[in-house]
Amino acid sequence: MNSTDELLQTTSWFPKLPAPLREAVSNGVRPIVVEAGGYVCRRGDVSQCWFGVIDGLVKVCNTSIDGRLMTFAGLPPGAWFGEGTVLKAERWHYDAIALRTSRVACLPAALFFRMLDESIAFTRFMLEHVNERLGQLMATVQSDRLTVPALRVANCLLAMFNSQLYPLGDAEIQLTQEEIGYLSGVTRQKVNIAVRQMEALGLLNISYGRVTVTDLNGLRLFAARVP
DNA sequence: TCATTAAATTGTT
DNA sequence: AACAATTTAATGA
Repeated sequence: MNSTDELLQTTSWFPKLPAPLREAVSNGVRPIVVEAGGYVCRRGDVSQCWFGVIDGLVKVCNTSIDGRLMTFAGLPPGAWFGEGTVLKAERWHYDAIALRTSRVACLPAALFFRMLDESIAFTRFMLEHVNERLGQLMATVQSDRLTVPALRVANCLLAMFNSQLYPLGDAEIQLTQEEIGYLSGVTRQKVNIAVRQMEALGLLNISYGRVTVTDLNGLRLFAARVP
């Protein structure tokens, strides 16, 4: 994907906006380029925009006092994020960092609120979007409390490919096994065993610093397996 | 472009 | 948690 317009066209809500608002959004969205390792937004910043990933991969994470990474979500192209912070006009609780050089569309908060006020289609999208997030959170809580490490890792990887939240996601994640560990609450050693087990099952390929899912449906079945 | 070195990541204990 | 092996990235000839 290479433009904000293209990104907007992939959404369910943009084509349904009233014409004047569509025009305003089209003109008001500004794309930014974030180099690999750069910040889309930082914890503590006042939220100004709702973000949509055009290209690349962005992770939402925190760095703890001792320097450890805690990743909450990976955001592939097509993902929109930050609505929670915009809605509450708060400061960011997390960092958003580009894992690869990425382009991100910034939609100013004023336009975001105007869409909520003026478009039922957008409001409905937002309701479904938040509902999907909640569903994913529930799946993660359940997975974390009930299942063995390998299934938690599988769930964590699946979360990256949620087609509802991230309609355009490809099958590659640039995350180290260490980061997957922090993301799924499993030690690096267990992650290592889990990903190699899944590779042996033909569900994914692992290479230096990245995981490529080759059988998404197979991974779903694997994650749903009763321990 | 290639070789050397440092840093990051992985595999193992 | 610690260690060794491997891979990548950076550096300079």
